[in-house]
Amino acid sequence: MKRSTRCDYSLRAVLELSFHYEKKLVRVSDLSDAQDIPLKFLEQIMLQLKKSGYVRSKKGPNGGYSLTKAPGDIFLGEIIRLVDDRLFAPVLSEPMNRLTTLDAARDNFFGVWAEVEDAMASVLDSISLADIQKRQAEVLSKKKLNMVYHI
Amino acid sequence: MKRSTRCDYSLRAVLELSFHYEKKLVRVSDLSDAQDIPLKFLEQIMLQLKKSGYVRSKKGPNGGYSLTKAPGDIFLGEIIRLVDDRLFAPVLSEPMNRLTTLDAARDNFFGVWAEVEDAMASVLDSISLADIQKRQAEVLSKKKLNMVYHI
DNA sequence: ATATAATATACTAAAATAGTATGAAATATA
DNA sequence: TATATTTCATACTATTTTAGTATATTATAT
Repeated sequence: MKRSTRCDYSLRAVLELSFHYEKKLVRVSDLSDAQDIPLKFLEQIMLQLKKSGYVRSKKGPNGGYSLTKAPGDIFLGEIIRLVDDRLFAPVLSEPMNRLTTLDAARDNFFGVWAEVEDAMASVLDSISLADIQKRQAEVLSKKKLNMVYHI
Repeated sequence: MKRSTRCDYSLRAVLELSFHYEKKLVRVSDLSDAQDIPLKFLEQIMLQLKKSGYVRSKKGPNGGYSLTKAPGDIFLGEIIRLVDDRLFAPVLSEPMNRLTTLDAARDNFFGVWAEVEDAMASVLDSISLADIQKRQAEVLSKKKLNMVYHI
């Protein structure tokens, strides 16, 4: 059970955008540089983010992307579901239809997977981009502290 | 984030073995039939399970596999970690060495992934094979009830 | 007009995963 | 002791998924 690089890239791109929230638009090439993400791959991701309304865009010179919501209102779970479809999916993505519910009896682990997904959701749906920013700030201040001790 | 079929197969194989705990050995071919798992694929999985001590085996006629521990003492998380390495791994599996911890500051999401893995662990390390058996029994009894109502 | 930057789509490459094939080693039983 | 049965070991192939690239179009600021 691995997360995809696409998932990592998406989150990092959106986080990078959040650093520039309420400022001017950010070019894909800048996001790509800042977060070390292959440009053309990121372009595709940005289109997907736009299609589902997380970012807006402007073409041409001084164009770029920006978030449509405040960093405090975008949660990691949303982005991951957008990009990866589910937080925790079965191998061949069975839609949650009647047939699979009937088959659930045969699948002895059916309920377990749901519990796992819920557990993941309880983490990922409670952490916003703003929270990540805060955490990052804390890590950095701790680092400074360490440096003082090490002088 | 998908679970692998190998993970599903492993759990189902071990569960099937748990149904025969304290009885005679079970052949791989029987496990394969009962759980509808490709035989040669399952053989490989069984070897891995043996190597790490979850099952014992006997070759030749009347040979087969059996669990080394009681179903109540084998938890899903153990099996999954064995088969998939981690409950929730990064894309390119970085070992948890000093370098990655230093890089953690750069990776703004580092802590998040750890939290997610913990959340998954709290589910998967608390459910044993015996628990799955119990759940299964409950599902079946509910089904019977439904059938009565439907007459 | 021109340069810039997003949009769209199709393609290729690489990696991971799933599954198969072949044969050797051990052992029960006749 | 011969035979059938079963695990053990390893190497291989095929499939699918994921990652990444290429090319060309559309919109817009200057």
